[in-house]
Amino acid sequence: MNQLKEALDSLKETGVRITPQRHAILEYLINSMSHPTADEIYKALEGKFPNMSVATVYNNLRVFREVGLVKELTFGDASSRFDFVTTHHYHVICENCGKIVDFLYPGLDEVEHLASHVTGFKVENHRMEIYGLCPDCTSKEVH
Amino acid sequence: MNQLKEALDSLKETGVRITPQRHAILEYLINSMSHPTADEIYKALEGKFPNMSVATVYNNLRVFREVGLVKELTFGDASSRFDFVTTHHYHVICENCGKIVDFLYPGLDEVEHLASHVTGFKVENHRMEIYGLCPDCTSKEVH
DNA sequence: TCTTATATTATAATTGTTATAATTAATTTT
DNA sequence: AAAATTAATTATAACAATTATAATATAAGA
Repeated sequence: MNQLKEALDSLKETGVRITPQRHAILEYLINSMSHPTADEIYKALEGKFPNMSVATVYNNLRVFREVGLVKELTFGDASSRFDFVTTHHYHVICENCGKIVDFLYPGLDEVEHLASHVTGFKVENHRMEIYGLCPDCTSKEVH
Repeated sequence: MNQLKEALDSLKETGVRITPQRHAILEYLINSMSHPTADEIYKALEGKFPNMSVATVYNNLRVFREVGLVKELTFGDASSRFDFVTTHHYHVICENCGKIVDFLYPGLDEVEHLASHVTGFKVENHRMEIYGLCPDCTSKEVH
């Protein structure tokens, strides 16, 4: 149940070197509940690594993505967000304040199957986002 | 059944001026089956409008989005794609060649309801993309 | 510890998109 | 229909996110 240790092990297995920066980025991703952007990670680790380059954050997020530890989320807005991969879940996003809430739901297997059948694709996975107003913004809503 | 005429009418209704550029962009979007990027539209209309600025394309795509005629799609890759709004459908995307195929499926209402119930959001809509390999790429696949 | 391959840094380049200001064109008012 | 008004277009610059480059530093294995 130690996610960080497991993640580091899986890096080792794939021959990816474990550097202090990588350790810190992974740790931050695991402890963060907020789907951070690359820049947020960069700023959050500024204190610990005053010399770290933003390229390092991007490079390592790409490495983690390739290894399957991290998922890159692109919503409508400017920059990508990154999510440490745990169990399968979807995202519910507030269109007003941008808050992102995880939403567990058994995978939509039947949709994948139908899509495969109709289009002839060999379907691998899917993503879904649900948009609306969060409770805070709903109550403040102007009519 | 004339989509272009209907679209132009709905622009008129909302007080949006119909310019030759807007006409051409809309026409291109309707006839294009390819979910083009802003730049693709720009290049496609270069012959007809040698002086058109790329800003015009972006501006008008935003206008069309605000009026509800067009949907902006952001996938993992660099630039947004734009889709003329017709009936509700999802997209099946080839991870190898990038091909995008429309996939009709009755909206996942029950997922929206459950998400709303669990998170307390006032849910408005959702999006879903299905990823895999298209038939062409499946047959060429290397093992 | 030495070696070698890889990671990091600092910086520049690139790309998609948006902002600005001047010009042009569409609509409204006279 | 002409003048006035409003909005759209253009050309350009600015911006922000991301990626490429080259030099330096560091992790892991011999």
